[in-house]
Order: sequence, then structure tokens, then C-alpha cells
Amino acid sequence: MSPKVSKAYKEEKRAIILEGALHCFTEKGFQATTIDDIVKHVGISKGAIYNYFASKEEMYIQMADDKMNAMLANSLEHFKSLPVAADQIRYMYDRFRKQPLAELRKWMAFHLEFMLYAARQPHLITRWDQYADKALVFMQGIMEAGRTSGEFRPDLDCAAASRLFWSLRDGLALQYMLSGEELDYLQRIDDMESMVFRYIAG
Amino acid sequence: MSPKVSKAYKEEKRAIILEGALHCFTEKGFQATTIDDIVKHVGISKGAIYNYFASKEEMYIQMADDKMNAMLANSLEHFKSLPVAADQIRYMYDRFRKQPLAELRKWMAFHLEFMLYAARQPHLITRWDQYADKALVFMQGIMEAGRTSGEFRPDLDCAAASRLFWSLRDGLALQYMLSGEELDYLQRIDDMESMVFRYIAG
Amino acid sequence: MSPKVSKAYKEEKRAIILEGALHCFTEKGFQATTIDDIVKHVGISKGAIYNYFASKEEMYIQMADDKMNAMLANSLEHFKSLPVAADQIRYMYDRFRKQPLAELRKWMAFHLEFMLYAARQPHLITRWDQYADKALVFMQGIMEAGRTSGEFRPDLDCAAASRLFWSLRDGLALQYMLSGEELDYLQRIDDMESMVFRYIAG
Amino acid sequence: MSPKVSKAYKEEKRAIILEGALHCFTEKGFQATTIDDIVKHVGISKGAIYNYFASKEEMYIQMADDKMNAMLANSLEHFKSLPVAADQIRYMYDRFRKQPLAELRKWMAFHLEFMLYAARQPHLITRWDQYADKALVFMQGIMEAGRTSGEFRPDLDCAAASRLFWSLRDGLALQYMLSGEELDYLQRIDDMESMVFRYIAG
DNA sequence: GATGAATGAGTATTCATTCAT
DNA sequence: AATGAATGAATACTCATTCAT
Repeated sequence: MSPKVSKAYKEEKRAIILEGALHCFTEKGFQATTIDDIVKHVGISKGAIYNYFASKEEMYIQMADDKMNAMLANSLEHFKSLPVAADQIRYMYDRFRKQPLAELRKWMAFHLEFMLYAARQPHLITRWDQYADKALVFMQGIMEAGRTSGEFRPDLDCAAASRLFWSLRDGLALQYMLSGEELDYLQRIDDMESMVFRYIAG
Repeated sequence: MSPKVSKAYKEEKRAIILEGALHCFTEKGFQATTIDDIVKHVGISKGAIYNYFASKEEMYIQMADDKMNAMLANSLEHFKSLPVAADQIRYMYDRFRKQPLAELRKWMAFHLEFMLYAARQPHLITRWDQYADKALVFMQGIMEAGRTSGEFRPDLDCAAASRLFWSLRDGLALQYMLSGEELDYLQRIDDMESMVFRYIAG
Repeated sequence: MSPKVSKAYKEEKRAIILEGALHCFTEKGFQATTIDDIVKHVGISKGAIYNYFASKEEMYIQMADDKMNAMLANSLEHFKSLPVAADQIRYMYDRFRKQPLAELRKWMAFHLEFMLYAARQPHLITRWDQYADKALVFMQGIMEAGRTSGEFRPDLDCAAASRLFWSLRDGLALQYMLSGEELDYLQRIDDMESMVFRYIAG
Repeated sequence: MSPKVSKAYKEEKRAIILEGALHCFTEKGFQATTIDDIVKHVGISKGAIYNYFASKEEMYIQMADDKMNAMLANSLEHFKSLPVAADQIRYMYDRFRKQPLAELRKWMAFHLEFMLYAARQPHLITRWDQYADKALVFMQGIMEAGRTSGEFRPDLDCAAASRLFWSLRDGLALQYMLSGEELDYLQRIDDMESMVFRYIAG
């Protein structure tokens, strides 16, 4: 009567598949990765994958969700010991600085590719919006806290500032996606940071 | 021994094909556009296209080059009557403002898609760099003129400023690519503009 | 050593599975019905089904047998109070008339589909023959009784008449399988009936 | 400017493909026949087939249309020297008698299988109706001519008679599809013929 | 007996590119 | 130069059946 395998087993398997798929996607791209690539990488049968995910598309979506949720949860956890909004923003820039450029490129490519893919498939646009919104709301929350506490200027448009924050990050990642030096990139993050603080400062 | 048709004829035909291909690429995307789509749109045979371009890829590259060169030439033409660097930058932002959001989205998608495509094909990375470099050098030139003339601060890192200029633009375009309102977008361009001027101002 | 569950239990379960499978088969067709469809409909596990039936094919065969036997048993039961052969034939036509056209279509499709399937699989041809033969023998019996009793003409070829009886029925069902009105169909049954009686009448 | 190959060439190729496909369909069945089967049989590339037919389904439809049209055209041609309606009907039965049972079985299976397939695909039901209607209208025409000329009874319902004509034929074919002797079959056609004439006779 | 996760062969269709005419 | 028929590798997803628990 009870399920044949434990929930933990299924969850673990799901994670293993996702991990293998992630490797392939970042290595070759979403479109270029075939199910057979994933099968070979994970060491599982084709059919088994479809027991866990309805489609290649669905694998991507869950992967992106997982990553976004992990990022948010992890950040919020850190924020418990960082009550000052400005410190929270500085923490975010530290995260960017810590991520190796090579890895950023992979993630960015992975991200962009699926975004473009989603843009052509009406049924995915909504899901993408929800995904992107999480990051915006998260940052807006920090901005609002900072405005309330008096750290940032009282007339700050928090939604706009949140948008600008991510625009800058995305634009920068884009610039460095195909070329550019690590050192150079780190300096550009510093520029970004000072730019944002100038914008939000009281 | 002389060519059967004039150079002008060939040049005209090449332009016609490129125009049709551009329409298809921006409409459906680079990967999703088939040669048959282009054939139908241009009203020319499949074989003829391959007389002018070695591959679908080559069509894209030449198209991007053409567009970039046109943008630069056009801007430089305007700059003849805009000797002040700050005015030139303002002119660039006016261009952004004038371009309808819908069109921006198409161009951005077209661009990104090929960038991702190029990123996976080693033989294209150099070509992409050359392409992207043109825009950077162009902006850097304006920045340097402004620094020399005393409009901008003397310690301005012009290369970095040029990078930031395009990063902001790309990041913003990215944010609005899948969603977002036209009005909102125009305000964000204003933000971008003031941000950049704050950064370069003396 | 004795079975873990009673025979009645197994028999009941078998019937439940068959019932669910029948529903799926008539609804979607034999080939289009997946084991998962049946599993969902019956609320039993995939493995359990294979404890009762060796294959999807076997499920169909037993189902057809059951239905044929039920039809024959039911008719013979009625015939106890219908000693006259002509009345028995009229009773058969009444059965046809009573069956809603929609249901007939489903059954016919179900039947034909499996017949075609069987025709390609040598090991099933014999089983199909046995199945079809039951209906022929049944009708032939009635014809012979009628000939013996003098109701029908003495030179009647009962085997041929039985074949014609079913041919007409099948042909009509075929005609109405994809289209045609209920009313029209009922009139055609009347035609069939009078045709058969003209053929067998003394 | 002109097409690369003549219309005759294309028509011939289309016929060759259809012939090969027909062979496979009658041999293995519509669903069981793979595109690769056809490719192997025709000795053409997979892609080439799709230059002539949009899908496997479309191949079938055109095949059935072609056959029906040929049958009708051929019969009408013969009818020029058979002005009497009863003779025309006798001619049709002669056609049935001449077709070897083995071939009838293949055609019948081919037919039925696609009918069942079409029944599940809403977009095909209309096409099927049109197809079936041609045969009905054709027979109805003969019946009406016979009624007008006084050969058949004046109160004959020609549409109904046409339906019965084909019902009988289909029902008989169905009966003999999986089994039955050739000799037996020929006698059953005689029965059918006499049955129909009894029904329509004045 | 029951469960359901795993298997993996099987298949219609697409499309950039070529090349005979 | 232009044409368009031919090529064929490439690919996501299905599903009857098995078997370890």
C-alpha cells in the first residue's frame, strides 16, 4: 500500500537528475543538450527521467526555481545577522564578487538561453515573470527597509531602485559573458556598487 | 571573363536577401528561422541564397556588422552638429527613448540569441569581440573628448565608463525584454541617464 | 499451501479490472489505451494487473469472450419463453434496435480494432475464429430449428443464412460507425429484418 | 525560373511513393507501417517523401481518394455500354467476384484501420465522410436511373437501397476478413446479389 | 499479493546544405 | 546565376512489461 520507495529516495533521485541536467545545460546550452546527453551523464534510463519530469522544459523550470529559492533563502538567513539594509546590499555585491567569472558566464548563458526560449513560447512567459519577480520583490524589500530606517533617501522609488540594481548586474554579466578579464570585472562590480549607493543614498 | 552581372546587381540582391532574413530573424528568432522562411519572404530560390552567403550563420554576422556600422556612421554624422560630448551622450539616450519598446525587444532577442549561439562556437567568438568592441571604442571616444574638454571629471576611466554605459543599456533592455510597460521603461532610461551623468560629471 | 486469498476475491478483482479496462477500451480504443489509463481508472497498481492478466492483449481476449458468452447465455435464457424460431430472430433484431447508436459505435470500434490487431498476429487468428464461430453456430442453431419446424423453407442453407445474418448486421454497423442518424439507423434495421425474413421464408 | 523538374516527373514520383506506401500499408497495416518501411521500399530518402506528402496521414488520404476516384471513373466508363441499371448493378457484383479474396482482405483491413484511426481524430471525420459519400451517391444514381426507367419498383428508397448495397458488401468483406474459403465467399456474393435484386425489384 | 520505479527500443518529422539541370 | 528536389542525421517523448521490495 505504501509507496515502493521513500520520499527521500525520490527527492534524492530528482536532485541527481537535476544536477546532471544542470551540468549539461551549462556546458552545452539548453537547446543543444539532448535528453541522451542527460541520460548518459546521469547514468539512468530515458524513461526514468520522464518519471520525474514531464519534459526537458520542465526540468529547466524546476532547476531555475530551485536555484532562485536557494539564493533567496540563503541570503535571508544571512540577513538575520545583518540588520542594516546597506549592509545587506553590500552582502549582495560580495556574493557577486565571490562568484568566479567562469561560473557567472555559464549561469548567465543558461539563463539567457532559456529566457529567449521562453519568450517564444506563450505558456512560459507567465512562469518566467513569476520567477523574475521573486528577485525584484526581494530587493525591493531591502530598499524599503532602508528607506524606513532612514538609511536611504525618503523619496526613493524602491521598485525602480530594485529594477536598476538587477539591470546593472545583468548588464554587467552580459558584457563579460563572452570576453573580458576577471580583474576588470571585479572593478566593474565596485563601480556598480558605488553607483547604486549614490542613487539610493539620502 | 568579366562577371555576367554587374557588381551593383549583386550588391542589391545581397541587400534584399539580408532585409528579408532580418525580418524573419527578428520575428521568429535566429534558431527558429528556417531557410525556407527566408526563401518565402524574399521570393528567391534556396540555391540563390547560398550563392550570396555561405551559411545561415554568415547571413547573421554580416547583418549585425551592417547594422552596427550604420548606427555608428549615423551617430557620427549627427555629432558634426553636436560638438559637446555631453550632448552626444544625451543624443544617444534620445535614440534609446525613440526606439519603441516592441522593436527594442526584437533587436535584443535577436542579438542575445546570436551571442549565445556564438559563445558555443569557438570560431565565432573573435568575430563577436570585434563587433562588440566597435561600440565600446565609439563610446570611449566620446568620453575621452569630454574629459579633454573639461566637461567630465579629469580622473574618469573612459574605458570603464564606456563599459558601464553599455552595461546599463543592456541590463535595462534585458529587464524589459519579456515584460514591463513602455512608460515605466522611459522613466528607467531617465534614471540611467542621470546615473551616468552623475558618474562622469566633474 | 492454500492460496492466500479466496477464489472469490480473485474473481471479483479480475472482474473489476476488466470493467475498468472495458471502459477505457471503448472510450479511447484498444491501441490508444495505455496500461496507465487502466491503472488510473481501476485504482489498482500496474503490477497487480499483471498478476491477473498476462498482457493487455489477454485482457481484451477475455473481455470479448465474457461479453460473447453473456450475450449468448442471455439470449438462450430468453428463448425459453420464445419457442418459435422466427420469434427468436425477431428478438435479436429487437436487441439491435434497443442498443443506442452511440453505444453500438463504441462496441463496433472496439471490436474492429481488435480484429485488425489480431489479423496481424498469427497466434490470435485461431482465437478470433473460435470467438466468431460462437455467434455463427448460435444463429445457425436457430435457423435449423426453424427449418425443422417448417417455419423456414426446407432448402435453406442454415450456415449461409447465419453468415448473412451477421454480415448484414456488421455491414450496417460499419456504415453507421462514423456518421448517420439514429432514426435512419432504426429504419435500416427494419429493412435488414424484412430482407432476412424474405430470404429464409418458406 | 521554370521549375527544375517537369510536372510529369513530380507526378510520377508521387505515384511511385504512393505505390510503395500502399504496399506497406496493406502488408503491415497503417499504424504498424513506419516511414522507414516506406523509405526502404521506395528507395528514396526520408526527406524526399515529405516533399510530396505532409504526413503519413496525408499519404493515406490521397491514396484512398485516388483509389475511389479510379473505381468510380472506371465503372462509369463501363456503364457507357451498359445503359440498363440492373446490368450496372450486375457489373458491380462481377467486380466483387473478380477481386481475389486475398486482395479484398488487404483492402478491407487497410480501409477499416484508417477508418478507426480517423474516428479518433476529429479533423479527419469530415474527410472520411466526403470519401464515403462518393460511393453512396454513385450507387444511388444507378438506383434512381433504374426506378425512373421502370426497372425497379416505383416506391424504392434509393438512398436506403444504396446504403444497403454497401452495407451488405462491407459486412460480407468483414466476415471473410479473418477467415473463410474463397468458394464459400463467391456463393455469398451470389446470395447478396439475389437479395438486393429482390429488394429493388418492381 | 501489491507496489510503482525503471527500462529502452521505437518513430514521425525537420531542416541546413548540396548539386544536377 | 538560378532553381528546387534530394538528402539523412538528429531528437523528444511513449509505454508495455519487469522485478526488487
